[in-house]
Amino acid sequence: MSDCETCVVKNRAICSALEPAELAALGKLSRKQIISRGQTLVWEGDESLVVANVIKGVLKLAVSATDGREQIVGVIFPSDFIGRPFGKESPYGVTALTDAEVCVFTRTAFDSFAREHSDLQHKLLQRTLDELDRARHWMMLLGRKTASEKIATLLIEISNRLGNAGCSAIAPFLERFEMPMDRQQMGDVLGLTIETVSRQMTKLKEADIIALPDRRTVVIRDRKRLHNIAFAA
Amino acid sequence: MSDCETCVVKNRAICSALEPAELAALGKLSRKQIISRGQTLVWEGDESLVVANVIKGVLKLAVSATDGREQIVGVIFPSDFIGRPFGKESPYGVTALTDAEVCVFTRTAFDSFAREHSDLQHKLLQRTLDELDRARHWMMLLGRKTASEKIATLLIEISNRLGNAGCSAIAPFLERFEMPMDRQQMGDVLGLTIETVSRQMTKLKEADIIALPDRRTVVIRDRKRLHNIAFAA
DNA sequence: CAGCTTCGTTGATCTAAATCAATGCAGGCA
DNA sequence: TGCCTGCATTGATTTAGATCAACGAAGCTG
Repeated sequence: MSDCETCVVKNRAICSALEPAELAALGKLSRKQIISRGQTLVWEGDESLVVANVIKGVLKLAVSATDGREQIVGVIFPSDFIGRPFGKESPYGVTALTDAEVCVFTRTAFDSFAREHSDLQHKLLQRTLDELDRARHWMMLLGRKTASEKIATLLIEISNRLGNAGCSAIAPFLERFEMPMDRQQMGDVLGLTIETVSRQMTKLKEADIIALPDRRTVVIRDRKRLHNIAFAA
Repeated sequence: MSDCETCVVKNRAICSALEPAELAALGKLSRKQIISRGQTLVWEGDESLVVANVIKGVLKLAVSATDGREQIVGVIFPSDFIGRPFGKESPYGVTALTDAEVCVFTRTAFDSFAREHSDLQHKLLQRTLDELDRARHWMMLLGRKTASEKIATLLIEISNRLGNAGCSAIAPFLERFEMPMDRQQMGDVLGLTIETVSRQMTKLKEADIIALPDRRTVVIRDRKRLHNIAFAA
């Protein structure tokens, strides 16, 4: 079981819907789990046995074809919820992009708890609706945007999500951050190859829109121009 | 208000979660609305004023860029739910692909009803989770599939959805159906141009995998081969 | 039924991004 | 200190699909 009182995401995760007594009850059903970069928590197509809240780290949701082509269909940050509650198999794999820490429930235990706590279910519905909106806007990116628009959009999105994840109302986004994924994974999110990702990144660097102090860190030097590229404004 | 008792989708729409008395109460909040092909029910970015159940017809959810590029992010069939409950603006436009009939609620009225009826909310959650899975698999298509895989997948998907929509447990899918969209709209679903859609369709026709008796109707003559193309098996 | 208009097909050409192929470069390890 | 090993970058070439441009066929309308 987990100690929910001291949990760093308790105010942002779906748990925030619960009263202290309920929270304690839910906490008894959970256990903390450490996952290291590259490790996969759930395999695509497997029976959906667990759901979880992310406490720390970044994870990917991925779908792959028989021939190995992969598409990352979601990137999961702290306080986000993972898993497919209410039956069925997991329609995508979940694997850690960075070392991570999650708060895991067995799906069946979580399901019955959620059925009895309609505030929790409401929060879950809101989150799922938000995820659906995000997924659908990403469909626009995948279907209709050019490589440079895709890269610019990704950089803005990651900087925003990492900024908010820090919980600070102060920093809505970050001008300097660590990419939680390598070039191949960026390609898998954007529907591009590693070479195209690399070329677009150096193009942005040469235009002085971003700086790349090392392979993982990104500095946004001109957010406005980056935004214009991302949204063809 | 609508007469839910005689509604053709009452067993498949989210309303099926409700007891007769509750159903009657919900019915009082709704009104039937006829929409003709091409008419748009909700504009992208507008405040989310209504939600609805689809009774008849097919509608699209679309996101567009400032320069007119459009991506269809969802295709909605009878018994499906439309709209963004619980606040915010509508993140995509909803417009009819065929003449349609919907059962409309003002969003605020629906929201408060749903908050008091946790079975309804549960059903809505299940549906939203299913939609999210569908959207994410479509992301795989948009990001990683070739034009011929895309077309084959679309034909299978539409034939399945139209088959189930007919409510008949008899026909899981249809071997002959009317495409509820034109070539441009097929392109907008798949992230392709109209010309590429057309060429891929004639390629499938020439390989005797499908027949095209007229511009709207499709006959699947070799589902197995079509499936192999769609899923690179 | 002639003349629009809308939609789909087909062909020629172009180009963005994929693919193929080195090369560079930092960190770990002997 | 020098050699792997795993990424990332860069360059050359190819190609799937876009773009540009007719053309054809079906449905309306006066």
